[in-house]
Parts: sequence; structure tokens; C-alpha cells
Amino acid sequence: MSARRDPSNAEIAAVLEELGDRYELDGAIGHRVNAYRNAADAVRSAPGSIAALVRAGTVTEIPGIGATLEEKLTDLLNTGEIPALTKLRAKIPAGLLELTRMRGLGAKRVRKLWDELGVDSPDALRAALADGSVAELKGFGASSAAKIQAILDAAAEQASQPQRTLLPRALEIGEALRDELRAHPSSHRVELAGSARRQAESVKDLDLIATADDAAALVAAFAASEFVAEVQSSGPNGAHASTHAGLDVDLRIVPPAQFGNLLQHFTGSKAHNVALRTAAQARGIRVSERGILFEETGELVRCDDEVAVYETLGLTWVPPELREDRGELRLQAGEVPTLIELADLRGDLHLHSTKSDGRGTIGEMALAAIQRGHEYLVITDHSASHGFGNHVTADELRRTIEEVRQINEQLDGFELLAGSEVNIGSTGELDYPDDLLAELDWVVASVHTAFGNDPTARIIAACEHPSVDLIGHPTGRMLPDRPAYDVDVPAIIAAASRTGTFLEINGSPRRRDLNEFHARAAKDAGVLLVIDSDAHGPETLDNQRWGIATARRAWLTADDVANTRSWEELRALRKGGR
DNA sequence: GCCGTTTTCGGCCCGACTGTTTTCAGTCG
Repeated sequence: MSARRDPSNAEIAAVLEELGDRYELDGAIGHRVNAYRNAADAVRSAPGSIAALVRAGTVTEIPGIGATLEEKLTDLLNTGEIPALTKLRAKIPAGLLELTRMRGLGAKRVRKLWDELGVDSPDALRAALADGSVAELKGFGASSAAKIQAILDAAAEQASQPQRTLLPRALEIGEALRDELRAHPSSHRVELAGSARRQAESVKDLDLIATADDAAALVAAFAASEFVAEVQSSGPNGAHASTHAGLDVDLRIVPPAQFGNLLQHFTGSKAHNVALRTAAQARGIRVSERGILFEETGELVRCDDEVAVYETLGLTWVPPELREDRGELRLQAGEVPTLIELADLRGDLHLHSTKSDGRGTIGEMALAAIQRGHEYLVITDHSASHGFGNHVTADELRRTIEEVRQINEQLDGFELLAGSEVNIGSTGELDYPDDLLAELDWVVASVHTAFGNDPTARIIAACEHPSVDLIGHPTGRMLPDRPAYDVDVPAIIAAASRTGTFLEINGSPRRRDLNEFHARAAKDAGVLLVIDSDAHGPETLDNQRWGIATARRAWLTADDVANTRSWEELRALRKGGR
């Protein structure tokens, strides 16, 4: 008997996604297919282990998972497979899934190509296009054939590139485009909507919405922008284009009276809008980007700003970061949390200098922090066994402490503090002697190596250490493609709560670790979070911005974050109130 | 397949765009 590791939420979500896709190709009704996709979304967004809920018999408490899926997931855990999926895999060629997952090709047309022409893969589709049989197929035609050829080419091109763009890059392009359109004489209001406005970790494309005197002129200016590589389609009300950075952009232009409806609609998320519309529909109200239609009276309410959209529906406006259908639609007036802002942070508690792998000296980092309005800064270079070069021996750390103290004496109204980002070793041990750790003002403990070696137990051991203040990047994920190491986050949250250890939201845009789900679970458990930059140079002190984005998506207020406090107040919150 | 202060059966967000159509299906966001 071989021990089988429980599948992660991401793996379970992928299985549900595959079931949905294969059922769709098999001709199942759309709502059943949607049920699988909804369930996949729900699993992906769950903070704790879905496998554990299945084992506990409580997984049907997750909205979107009912008795049938519970049974399928139980099979998956116990046997490693789901009979229905095994059958579907035998029936539906994998190449069809690949085809339906290309943008512009759906299950219906892929199925027809398979039934009529035997097309079962991208290569087979290329061949069918080449010999003209696609164009002759009823319901397709020459124009469709040309379009499908373009879809295949685009998919081949995209396969070599990351599919989603991390938020900083997306905002850089999106805000520049927005500002360009705002400067156009014809435009009135231009806003970036979509997942970029919601400050998600990454975005698939950009949504720009606008009002203008002369919509056609604004569309023309957009098409001529230096950021735009190719315009896929354009009309009097907008255009769809791709940028040189490989990011697609949608521009939509509406009359001013409808701007609020459009901004609300294109800010999303899809889950938020579906939930909002479903609830409205039960009251005889139909909501769309065109307006809010009261079916009984036939009145169509258009809103020039977004607050009015929510008010018309009897709902409370919530910040875009909350719009994920995670409870925000049930908030009454006065219940919306006052989300933390960058200006609330008073110090930075995790960053590097030239003592280890940073690019700025201790003095340069302190100066950069002062320029950003910080009140305190802890130098937390890597420790003795960092393993990637630039390690800091115990003696070097002692000299660093001295240097920090000397620089601090020269600084007025600012506290420069001595710390370290200590490695959590392969058995949970730390790589400095305890008496040296006790001398430090602040200790971050992080896993950097041996990811397969029970990181949960090692991190819990670090929480138990009397000198450890903060667990750094607790899950180790690296966006877009290095998954978290196999770590039991609820267990770590419990250990942090028990021991009075803080948990990090690392602001590096590739980390944002803890993520928004885990950070919200930590808050709910009463654990204080720390938002820091993990800066490796003066300019990356600004990375706290991305940590704030995750914190806001996790519903955090200033009170939930330790470094919104003065250093004196924060120090009193350390273990033993040192 | 899920779900329920109008439902345990009969619904499931809504509109734009495209291409093939003679009134609509497929796909997307």
C-alpha cells in the first residue's frame, strides 16, 4: 500500500475544471457544466484544505458543492480517481480539450469538427484547414476558417508566454494608456476597470472605460497609441487591441449618464456580478452594463457614477478589492470595513542591504525609508546558512548590529533597528545561537531550502522559538508558476495564534505571501499580520504597495496589521512584551 | 449539478459581437 498525498485545492480545482470541460464536449447541458466550473472556483478560493473538509464530511458546506460532488471528491481522495472522469477521458480525446481552451473556440464548434471531420487535435485542425474541409463545413464558411487559423496561430504563440501579467506590469501599461486617453481633447472620463482595478495578483487583460464627445476620435487615438501593437476589432463604441507587451486591452465608450453602470460592470469580478444579478433578479430587477431595469414598471435606471448603481439596488458600495462574492454583497451600510491603506504603514520590518544580497547599503536603505515617511526600519539580512552566497556569519551579524546602532545615533526622529531573516533549517532549527538572536530587535524566520522536508512542522517549530517575531513568506509560492510548498496554512495560523508570532504578507509582487485567502483566515483567527517590502534595494521599498493590495483583498483594516503601530507600541506586542 | 422567506422542481446573469444566417447559434467577458 502506498501512501497517497492529499490533492491540493489547486489540483482538485483542476480536476473539476476538466470534468466540466469534458462534460461540455460530451454534450451536457450548460448549467451542469457551469456547476462544475463554479465548484472549481469555490475550491480555488477556499482558505483551508478541501481534502480535509471531504474527510471531515463537511465539504457540502462550501457553496457550489453538493452531494454528487462530495461523492466524486471522496472517490478522488480514496482511490486517486473519479470513475466518471476516467470514462470521459476514454471517450473524449485530450486534443479536444486543448482546442476548447483556445480563446475563440468553444465546445460546440470543436465537437462538430470532431464529429464531421475527425479533428481531434490542433494538428488535425491545421490539416483540415489546409485541405479546405473546414470552410466547406455547414455553419462554418471561409471567414470562420480564416478566423480559426488565426486562433491556432495565436495559441501557438501564446503557449511560449505566461498567460497572465503580474499586477505591477499590467498597471504600468494600463495607467499609461489611461493617462494618454485622458489627455485626449475628446475624452471626459477614463478609468481602468477589471481585475487591475481590483488589485488582483495578476490580470488576463485590461479594461478601459470612457466617456467622450467624439467617441470615434477617441477610438482612433487609442488605435494609434504607441502601446498598441494590433487592433483586433473596433467600432463606434470601442475597440479591442493587443499591446506590445502581449496584454490585450478592451476600450469601451458610453454616454456619461451610463458611466457608473459600465464602470461597475467592467470592474467585476464575474462572480460578484453574477451574485449581484441573481439576487436582483429574484426581486424583478435586471442588471446589466446598460442600466438597471425594473421589470414591473419598465423603468430603466442609468447611473453616472458607481455609488448610485449600488444605491439603486439597495446595496452598499464596497471598494473594488472586495468584489469577489466573498460576503461583500451582504454588508449593510456601516459594516463595510475601513480597508488599510499604504499611508497607514509606519515602518518596514523585512528588507536586505549589501550585508547580504541587497543593492543598497544600510545607510542608503535608511535614507530611502525616511524619504518614504517611515518612522522605523529593521535591517533583516539573510543569515549564516542562506546557501545562495552572501551569507552572514554570527560574527558579521554582531558587527552589523554595531553599525546599525551607530547609524541610528545619527538619525533624529527615526528608529533604525537590527534584525535578521533567519533560515529555518531542515529540522526546524535556526542558524544563529539563541543568545545572538535574543540581542536582535526583530527576527524574521523563513524557509528557503528543503521544501519537501515537512515545512509545516519546521515553521511551527520556528513559531515556538522565543526570539522569532515573524514568519516570512509562509507558503513560499512564486508567481506566476512556482506553487506554494506543501504547507498546512491553517496549522501555521493556529501556531502563530498560540505563540504570539506575527505572519507576513510579503509585498514582493511575485510573492504576495500570505495570499488574500490565508491573510483573511489569519485575521479571523486573531493573528496580527505584518506587511513588508522584502526590499533588495532602495526602490523596492515601494513593494509594500503590493502587500497592501493583498491585505485589502483580505478585508484587513489598519488594526489587523502590526506595523501600522509606532515602534514602541509594536515592540510591546512582541512575545513577552520585550 | 446546485439550490430554495415566492420553489424539493425548475430554474440557473446579461448583452455584444460575429458569422452564418432568413431568425439564430456560438463565444466571450
